[in-house]
Amino acid sequence: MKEATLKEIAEQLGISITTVSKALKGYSDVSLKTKNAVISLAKELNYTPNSFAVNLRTKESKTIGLIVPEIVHHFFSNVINGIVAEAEKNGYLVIILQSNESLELEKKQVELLINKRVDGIIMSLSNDSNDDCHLKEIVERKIPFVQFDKIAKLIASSKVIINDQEASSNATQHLIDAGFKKIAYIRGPINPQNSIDRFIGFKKTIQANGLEYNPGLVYTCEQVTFKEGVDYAAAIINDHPDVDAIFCTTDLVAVGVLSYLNDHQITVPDKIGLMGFSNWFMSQVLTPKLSTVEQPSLEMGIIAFNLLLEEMNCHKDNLPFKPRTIVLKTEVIIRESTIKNK
Amino acid sequence: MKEATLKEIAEQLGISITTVSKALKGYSDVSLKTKNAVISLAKELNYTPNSFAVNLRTKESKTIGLIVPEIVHHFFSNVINGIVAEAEKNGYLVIILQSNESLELEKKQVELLINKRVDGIIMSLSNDSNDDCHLKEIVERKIPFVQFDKIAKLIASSKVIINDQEASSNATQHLIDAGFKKIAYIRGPINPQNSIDRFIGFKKTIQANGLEYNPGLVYTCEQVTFKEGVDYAAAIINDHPDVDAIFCTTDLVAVGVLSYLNDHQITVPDKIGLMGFSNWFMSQVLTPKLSTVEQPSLEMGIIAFNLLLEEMNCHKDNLPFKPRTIVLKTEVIIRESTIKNK
DNA sequence: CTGAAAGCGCTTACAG
DNA sequence: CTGAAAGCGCTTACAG
Repeated sequence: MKEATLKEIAEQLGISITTVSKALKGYSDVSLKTKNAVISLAKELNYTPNSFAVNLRTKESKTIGLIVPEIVHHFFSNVINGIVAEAEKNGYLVIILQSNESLELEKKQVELLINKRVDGIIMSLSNDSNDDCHLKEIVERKIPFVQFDKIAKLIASSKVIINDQEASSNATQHLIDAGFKKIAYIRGPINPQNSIDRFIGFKKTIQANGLEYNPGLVYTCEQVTFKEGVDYAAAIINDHPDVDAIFCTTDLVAVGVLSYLNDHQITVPDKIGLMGFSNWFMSQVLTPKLSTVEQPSLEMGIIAFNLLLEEMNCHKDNLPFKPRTIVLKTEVIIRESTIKNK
Repeated sequence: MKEATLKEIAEQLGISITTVSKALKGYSDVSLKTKNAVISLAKELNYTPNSFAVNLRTKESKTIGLIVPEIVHHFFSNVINGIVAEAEKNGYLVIILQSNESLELEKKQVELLINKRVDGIIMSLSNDSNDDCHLKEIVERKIPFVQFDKIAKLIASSKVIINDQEASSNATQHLIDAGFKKIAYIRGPINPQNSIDRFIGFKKTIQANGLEYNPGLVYTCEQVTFKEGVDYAAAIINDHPDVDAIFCTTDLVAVGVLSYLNDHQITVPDKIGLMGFSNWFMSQVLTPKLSTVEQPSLEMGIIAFNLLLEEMNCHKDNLPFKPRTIVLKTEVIIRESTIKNK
């Protein structure tokens, strides 16, 4: 079956391509008779406009690019879900790329998306990203651009984030209020802004409560994996037998810690309290159930797309657009792992 | 910054567009001198070919479409990961759509992808899909097409699946060998082929072992959610207090069951054995650890893309392509939830 | 080794 | 109300 074109319809109907195009696009200056004839033949021939030609003419592809560090990840997969659904509602398709937490891949992927001429880009930086010339290029090329979660502060784009410092501080305060005194912290990697902020929130709150801040109780993840949680739990138990709680930069790591503690009959929370961050689905089904911080993810995706949409619309009409930063609410979720039984 | 074009380069160098194009594409019939001049000016102007124009000329977009029922899903997110990574390696980008287990949405999305003129489509059907005219349309339009996991058997496309019947049978046999006698089964929805096959594997194996097959012990999920697991666990405990094991069509449901049993102090596996399917990440960190069936997901994505690639290459060269079905290996993973302590 | 020309399939400003 | 024409930016068969 050959693809129908405007030309074919025009020839069969003995009218011009122009008129066919107008009829199909609902222009008012076409007689009803012509219009109906065109529409019915188009349907019969199973006509669908050639999007390649439309893209070339209109200079837009109704496609956006999305780069995330990881796809198999409770938080990111929810954001993806939000973006993809919201985009579809608004007539946009989404190309997904995974940077695998590698700056090098991330840069290549930005190039790919620029070359693809997507109408806009949404991204969350890899843990590796300590350089932003690829982000600057997006901005310089005036491609609509939204960052979320792991962002480069200094890049002039819209952003959707949470207040990581405050969220982490609230969680730490909860631990202290629950009676924990010697709290170890497993932090995220050195680069990401949110990992830095969560650490600051922890440290400040420890100090604000008059507890001793001991850098030796801070462990730094490089990969932010389950396994690192397991390994650091072993290290903490070994190095600091008197630690009475562990706060992790994200649930996946906390789950690793819990797994180690459970396997070694170290009771949570009575011997050691445990706090995660991000409220991954599995947190609520562990034994004991994991206290954590709820971080909106689906919502973050929806908002990120809508910010991008605004900017794409301005871009199309050559209107100026002022990037905005939206900070979403978080909430400490108190479950069994931080409430002592005795 | 205006986008550079071939025309611009040609004008600045005082040569023809044709030659510029050839130089940039490494054709051999261009003098080295011209070639170098073109390449260096192209670099200087930050030239990247306009993909819209290239698409229109070459009639391919180096983009494929992927439709999955759910993105936030351990199995599917792993498949997505495999497809996206493998596609990128081979110079293809992936547009992702989520059918939300709705046939109606799925049909719309197939239309979207066809109109977008993607070079190929990979999909796993929604639970709702009991109609395949949209799939037939893909085949009729000769768009390269691969189905995975939840497939329409009768559609002539390549497929990547597991042997669900056998896998389910092996898991059931393990339960029986482990000493469980009255086994309830929480099955998947009516439509999906894999949900039917898993059920058949269960039923056949119960009968083959001389146990009584009792349809009253079979519960059918509609949504395949955590909550259904919780609710059916309650129903089973209430309706059949003598059930000594529960086998679930997928881990998420088993986790719901476990959550209910744990909350009600019903010991797993001593009072009730529990078996999942699919080996979601969290299965290994639950208490007790969940026995399940390992189902390759990343690998499934990689293979699905490569099948599609083969077909796309044949399609481009107008060669015939014969769809293939690839069946991947599964393995019963025995953990704590099916090994009695006494 | 180089280039003029056709054409991919559409949209739109303009003329009648 | 209709249509001829230009043009989006590229690729490629063909001529020289």
